[in-house]
Amino acid sequence: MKPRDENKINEIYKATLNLVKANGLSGITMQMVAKEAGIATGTLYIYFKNKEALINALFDVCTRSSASTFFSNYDPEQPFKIGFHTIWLNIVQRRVAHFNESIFIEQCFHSPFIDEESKNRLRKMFEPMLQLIERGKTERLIKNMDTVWLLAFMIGSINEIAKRTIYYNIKLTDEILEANFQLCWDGIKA
Amino acid sequence: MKPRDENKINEIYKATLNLVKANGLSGITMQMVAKEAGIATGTLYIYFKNKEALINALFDVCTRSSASTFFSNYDPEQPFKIGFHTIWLNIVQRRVAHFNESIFIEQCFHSPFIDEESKNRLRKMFEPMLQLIERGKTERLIKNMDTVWLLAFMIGSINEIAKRTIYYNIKLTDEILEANFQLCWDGIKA
DNA sequence: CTTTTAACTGAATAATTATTCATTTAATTT
DNA sequence: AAATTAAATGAATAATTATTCAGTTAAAAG
Repeated sequence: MKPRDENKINEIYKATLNLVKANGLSGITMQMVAKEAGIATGTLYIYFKNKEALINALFDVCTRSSASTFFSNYDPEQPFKIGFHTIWLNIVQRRVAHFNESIFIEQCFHSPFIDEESKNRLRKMFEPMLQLIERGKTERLIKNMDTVWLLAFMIGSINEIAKRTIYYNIKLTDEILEANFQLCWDGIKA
Repeated sequence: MKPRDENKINEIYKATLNLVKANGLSGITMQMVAKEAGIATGTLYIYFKNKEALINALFDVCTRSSASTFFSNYDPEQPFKIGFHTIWLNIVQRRVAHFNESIFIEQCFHSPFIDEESKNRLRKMFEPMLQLIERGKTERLIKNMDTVWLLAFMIGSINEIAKRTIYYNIKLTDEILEANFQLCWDGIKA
């Protein structure tokens, strides 16, 4: 028997992300995805039951892989600010390096394809971040505000940094990154 | 002759915004829009040439009306911080009160319906804000950073405040608003 | 090297959705 | 109050897009 070319799944994912970035979730068809991935439309259906399954699987892959990079190199033993900085930087860099993915996740959040459960799974992935913020409050290093706002503040500004970096085609130097981190830090610090 | 019911256009707009919030731009059909607006599908085509025209017209209306509220009560003669606070509050409140609209604009930004020119028009609407930021830098009240980042910081965090307010069904009290403003202000201040 | 089996193809079909149009309704004019 | 005209309707049609499937190809097993 002929085995599946498992790499093909990645090609399909890549194609979908590229097309969604360019045309939105509303602007893609299975034919476009197949063509962009360099395969026949029928082949798509060997790997995915239907369009909804493709979108859901990709959403799952995107959230898992991005969440895992968010906390790479993060050591909870380190001082609070070091940990916060590590995660902040990880998220910014992931959002910029995988901008397609960021837009895809954003669009999926308001789409009929993704169910509440998957959305909640995504929210859960920020768990370690929530704990870090609680710790920062306990250590009196950051403002004593409801965590939801501290997180919104951090994530919101990061999202917008990524968008502008890509839209205006800016090269993110260490200097720019540090200056942006400073904005966030000065905001949350006690 | 029978005159057009000009209010119908607003019904169509409202219906579209509600449906896009619930299902995304990819999840709406002209039949759904008509039904939600309480009219026949054919009637939609009396008011809009086609789907693309509807989306474009709505995008235009949304950007214009939201931009105008952003700068209401804003008096450039007032001290910098007052002006900044006014605009900050205007944007947050608009985003929350017209959450549909915010999601629609966000989704349109990555869709084949909206052309580059319309996107640029939207960017231009923040012009008064850019000027205010320049002024803040001149007066040495805020950090001397490229305006693109200061604006990203402000807008990004506002967007996320609005999303969480709606998703978690939070009542935005003056206290919460002020605490969130403080986060932003502490971030940008010199 | 033949057989087997599953991947792969892309045109054909099914399903969905945009758009039209013959007909009906209701405001205005005369 | 009859005539006129454009709005409104919604089923019918056109266009698009998802999905299938009969036929083809290529890897693995024997």
